Amino acid sequence: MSDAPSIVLDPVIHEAARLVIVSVLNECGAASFNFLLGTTGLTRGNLSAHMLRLVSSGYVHESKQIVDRKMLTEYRLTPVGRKAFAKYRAEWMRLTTGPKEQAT
Amino acid sequence: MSDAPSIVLDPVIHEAARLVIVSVLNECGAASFNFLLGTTGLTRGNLSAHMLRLVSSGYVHESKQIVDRKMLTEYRLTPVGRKAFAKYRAEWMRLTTGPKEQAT
DNA sequence: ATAAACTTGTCTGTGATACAGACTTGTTTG
DNA sequence: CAAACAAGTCTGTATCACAGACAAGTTTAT
Repeated sequence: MSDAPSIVLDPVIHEAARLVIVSVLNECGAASFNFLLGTTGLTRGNLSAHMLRLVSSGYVHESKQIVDRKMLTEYRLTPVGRKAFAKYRAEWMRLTTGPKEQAT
Repeated sequence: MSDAPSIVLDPVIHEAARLVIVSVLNECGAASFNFLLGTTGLTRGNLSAHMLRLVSSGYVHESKQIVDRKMLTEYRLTPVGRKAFAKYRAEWMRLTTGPKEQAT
């Protein structure tokens, strides 16, 4: 007696590149576009697209400022994003280290 | 001083459906095609394709037998697969709970 | 002022691939 | 022989990650 769809990992977070990004934001609090460029190794266009997806999913907040007379785009997790990441991690753990039932 | 590609999660294992499959095999030792059908919720064709990929990646061993006068295809992780899964988990952990360096 | 550099972003094309569902083959059972 | 079950194969579709070209705004150098 049991069967869940089982595949419930938030695709927005699960994708490898975004998983890196979200993890960094979760640890560092905030990170700039250029910093993320380095940590991910993505191209600019590509990173931009990933950030757009995270922002429009409501997981990340974007702030544009001028620092040192230069444009600076900074990102940080929203409360929703933080919660989603926590849920994703919990689901991942449950999945990869679930109870050992007998398979047929 | 530091920058690794950062995105090093084995794509064969990271994909959500296959992550479920590999996790199940890791816990249960062996599982049949029909059992995996239920736990994943995939269609037969789809599951077949995923299993093919896991088998041809050398992560899963496939055995076809006749049980109760019916065809039975069983899968289990190979030593290579088990090792790859362990590595994947280690990488995932490192990634999602890495050291808190200062971001720019 | 014009050019060069920096930061970010948009757009396009391409390749990979996950997925549903139809059809196929082989075996067993009524 | 027909119906049912197991396991695939095949096709078409949609998504999506990615590289790289180009655009736009700001700042610094000449």
